[in-house]
Amino acid sequence: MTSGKSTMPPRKSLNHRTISAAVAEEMRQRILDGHFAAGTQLRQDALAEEFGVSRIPVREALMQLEAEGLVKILPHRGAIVPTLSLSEIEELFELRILLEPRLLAASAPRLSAADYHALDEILGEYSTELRTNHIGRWGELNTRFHKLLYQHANQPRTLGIVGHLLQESDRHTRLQLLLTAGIERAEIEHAELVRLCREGAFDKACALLAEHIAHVGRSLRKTLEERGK
Amino acid sequence: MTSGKSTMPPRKSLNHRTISAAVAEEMRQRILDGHFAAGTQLRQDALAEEFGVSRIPVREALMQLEAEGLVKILPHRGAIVPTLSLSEIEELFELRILLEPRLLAASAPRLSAADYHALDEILGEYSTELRTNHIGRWGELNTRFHKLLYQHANQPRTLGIVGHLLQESDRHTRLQLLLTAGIERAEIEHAELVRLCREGAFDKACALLAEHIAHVGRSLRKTLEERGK
DNA sequence: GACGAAGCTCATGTATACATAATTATTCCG
DNA sequence: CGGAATAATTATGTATACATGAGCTTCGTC
Repeated sequence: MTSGKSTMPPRKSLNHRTISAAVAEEMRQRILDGHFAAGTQLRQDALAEEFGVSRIPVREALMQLEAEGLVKILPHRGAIVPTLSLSEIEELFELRILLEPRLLAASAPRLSAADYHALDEILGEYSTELRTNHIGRWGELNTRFHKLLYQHANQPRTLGIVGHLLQESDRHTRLQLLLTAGIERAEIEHAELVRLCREGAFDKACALLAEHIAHVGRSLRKTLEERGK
Repeated sequence: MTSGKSTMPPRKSLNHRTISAAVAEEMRQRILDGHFAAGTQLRQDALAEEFGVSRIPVREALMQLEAEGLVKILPHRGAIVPTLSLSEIEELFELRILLEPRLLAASAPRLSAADYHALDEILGEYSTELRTNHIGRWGELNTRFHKLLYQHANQPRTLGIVGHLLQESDRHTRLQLLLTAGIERAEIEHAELVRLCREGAFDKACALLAEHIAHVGRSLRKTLEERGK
């Protein structure tokens, strides 16, 4: 009935019950931060030594991350942070456009005053980060923002899928944000999204959300195509 | 570019490269077969002894299955085959209705003669199994049938998600099939689906597919509601 | 007699050590 | 001198052994 436990990425600075989970969280953070860039090979031994644990929890963390799509494990050949092709990124955004407006439609009418307060807080942090040109936390904030909007949809499976899609798309959008004014537009659209929900204009909010995701996707695609040449 | 490797359930009787993968496959089979019914607790030690391996590959197999949604792991409390609530099952089918027709629309125009031959073969096995009242392989055949239809969609991420959804819905549909004539209707609709694709009536095929999934979902829901009383 | 706490038992979680497969380097042959 | 087969190296995969935490039984107290 509650939201998923196994795939709950944004929890941080919380002492986990297992070392595996703690290692998984740290590694996930690093991948989303860009500390572990796409294409990086992750060697179990090095990670184990760095974290001061054995290789077992590292292996389990890698498997967890593979389930989330953040790493790819080749049997007997180790794990790498996968590079997504253009078509795979497009698929990512198409899925988001398909799924997220549905979640919002189901969830938005149930958002409480406390939820809106939390959303405003995230928007605030958002602009603070923006001013300091410190985009390290952008992905985390973006994912939290979107998942907060959808939390009352009562569709845990979809929410889990979307959570992973958000992680992945954030990871690939991060670079692009540095190069363009995309982050400012996203900020404006996020605020507008909250406003529409508050006013009860749920249909318009869903439409804006779809357009918002589509725009980020197009923008990212264009950037990647430029760099690919 | 190719279909996913890490989450490729239907492969069987193939000597895997790792024991973990082999154990995962065997356990997946048993869960889908109903050998491990919903609610069953899976103890690592017992499984390890039964398979003649240590607990490490068993643990990794369990994590793999958790990523597929076939088991749920509670930290320090072991793994169980989860029981899905009515609303979760409904969500499952809604997602399938949303995603599968899109895959079919993208894939159907690219189906080759060899693909149709393979589809016919599955339909043949299908009716053979039906006559012998031997529904053990039904889930496997159903998943293979659907994934075969979608294989040329070039949407690996979606295909992976749908693969998991198919597994889950097969697992819960299996019991229901025994009690109703659902399996015969499914057989007819599957054959019709292939016919429409062959004739190039892709839109009609997609519409039928959506209706097919929706019907199975409604039927399953009705059965579960009856049993719940 | 019932409720609560402390100790026990067992399953899971983690570390260490060994086996195996893949990559790289080396050597031998053409 | 070049290529292919083979041996050495390295990282992953698995087994064994130990640590930890959860659930349960039992004992004590109210």
